[in-house]
Amino acid sequence: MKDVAASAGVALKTVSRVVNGERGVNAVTAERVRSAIERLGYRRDESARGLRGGRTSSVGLVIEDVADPFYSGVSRAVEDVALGYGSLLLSGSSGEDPRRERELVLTFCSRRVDGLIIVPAGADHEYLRPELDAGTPAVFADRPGGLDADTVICDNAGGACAGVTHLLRYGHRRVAFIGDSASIFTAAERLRGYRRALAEAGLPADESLIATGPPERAGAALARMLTAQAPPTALFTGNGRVTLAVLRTGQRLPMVGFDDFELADLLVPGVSVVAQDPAGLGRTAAELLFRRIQGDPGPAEHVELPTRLIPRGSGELPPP
Amino acid sequence: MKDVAASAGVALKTVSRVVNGERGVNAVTAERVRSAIERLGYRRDESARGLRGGRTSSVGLVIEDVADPFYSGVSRAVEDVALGYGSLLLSGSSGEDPRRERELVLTFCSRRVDGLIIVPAGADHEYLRPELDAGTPAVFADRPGGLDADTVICDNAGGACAGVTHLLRYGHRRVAFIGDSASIFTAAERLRGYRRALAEAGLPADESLIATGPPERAGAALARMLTAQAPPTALFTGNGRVTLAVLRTGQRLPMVGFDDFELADLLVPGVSVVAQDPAGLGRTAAELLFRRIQGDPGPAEHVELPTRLIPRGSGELPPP
DNA sequence: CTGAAAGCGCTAACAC
DNA sequence: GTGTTAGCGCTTTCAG
Repeated sequence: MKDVAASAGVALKTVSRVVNGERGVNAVTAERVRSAIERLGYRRDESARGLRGGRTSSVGLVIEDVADPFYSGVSRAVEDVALGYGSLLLSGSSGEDPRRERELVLTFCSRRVDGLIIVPAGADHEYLRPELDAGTPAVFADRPGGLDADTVICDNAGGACAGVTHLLRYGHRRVAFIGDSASIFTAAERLRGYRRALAEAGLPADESLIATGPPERAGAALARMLTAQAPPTALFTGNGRVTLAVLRTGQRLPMVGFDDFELADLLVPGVSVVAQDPAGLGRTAAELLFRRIQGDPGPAEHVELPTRLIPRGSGELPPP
Repeated sequence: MKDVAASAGVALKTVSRVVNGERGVNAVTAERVRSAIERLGYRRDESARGLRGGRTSSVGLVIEDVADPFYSGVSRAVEDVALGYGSLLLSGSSGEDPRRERELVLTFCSRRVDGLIIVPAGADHEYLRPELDAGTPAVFADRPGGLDADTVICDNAGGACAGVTHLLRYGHRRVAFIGDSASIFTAAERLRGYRRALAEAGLPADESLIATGPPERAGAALARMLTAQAPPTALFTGNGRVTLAVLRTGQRLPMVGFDDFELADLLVPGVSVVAQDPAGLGRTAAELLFRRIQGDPGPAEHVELPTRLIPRGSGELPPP
């Protein structure tokens, strides 16, 4: 910038004015500055600007894994919203590891992001207190965090309840539930929805038909249930990875899965699902964040997004 | 930092030393500083540090779309490598728009990233010249850029050739090619591979069996070919989105697709593919970039990654 | 072992 | 319309 000023024969401030499109610069002078900028390949340093101005025009996003289609959908939506607000997105994958989540968030904070969107891997977010107090807003997405901040989650229990009720409507009385580890918020909520559906139908919950744990073990859990003396006639799976694991066993039980996935419609039969809206989740969280960044005070908001049941065949089969 | 120094009764430099783990600080003093840091919730400002130090410990990645599984795989791999080098990843989606690509790259440059990985949407990268000359290394990934910089691409032609040859081996003589718009580098390369396979087998290339264009039109193209007087007996699809579009038509022609995809093994028959390795692409590009960042001079490197044919049933069917 | 001063690139607040 | 000065938070340099 100094070089540009020297080359154009003006003061630094004038270059600054031209770069920022401020008015009050003689057209001829401005042109001289612009040509110097062009000639020298000058580009404004955003970090220096942020240092002075207080705003970095960037937001941080912590998800579980970019390579997971659900989160990459979230990511894309956040990116689009950020773009609209002239902000850059820093993002990172926690891999469901609370330590890594914390590390990422703190890294973003060191970068002085204007705000944070976090899909919590851990339950404790006290480490965020200083930043929140310092005025950096944070939004928890997909799961609630350990702090009373803005939160956007899906109607996990309601969605699961609707999915299971759908199966019951076709005459099933023994519906199994295979879900992710119960320590994960969404998994626990979905299990709660399953129990509610049974209760509403006046059916007892048979614990031998409930399995929770890492998706890789879902296939084995299903096999165990099917060889027991009173096997299930239908299945509800608690997330996309569990659904895939079950499908890979080759067992084709009447079923509804939580989470939609590419090609669900091309399998035979098509896989009925309770679909979430990853883009909607990301967009909602991002819009909320930018409202906060722009100074919206008010108490923490808690948004719950609806799910949608998509019948494709596998969930519309009666018991044998 | 000033506050910490005041609170601990030391000078700024001492705080700086403690924060950076520099040796030569009295243990007692250091402890006093650390407790002040804790008490005040102090966190070093990375942008200020970068301003002074010259390095920002961040790299930029421009892909086409994070929500595309291929690119999210690339993204994840780059993120992991960056993490290993203590660097943060800034990433953005160009949506195949050269203007947007340029804008993203320039934004990253204003952020003074230490290096760039770019999946080129456009063909002209002269706008990068100033940065390259200023010493910011760039690596082109998946497609060559308009500049002689480091490049990591897949063996598109070789992979397509292998896939088509595979079909020919089962007795097909009329193999169709449906691919993405020929203006896209990878699409053109794969078409070249298709032609090479036919040539090597001594077969003429029937232009009525070749269709290129946006994936949404792939289904219609196939329908047209199949109702013509001399329809193809097998099909080679030029990328994952085309493969999906074709599968959705319900037509089940013997086929091999470029790009692997989730559930390809669960369709009936399983879809044979020529698989690329997105993680390998990202990892290779990132490793190369960090070598450059660490000062490796030497001429631009051009790496070509192999593809892998995965037979699953659809490509091992003879003509009717 | 510790500290004071200068300056990274930029802009806000005032001159002129 | 244009220029000067100070300072954002940090590290580097040099002096105690």
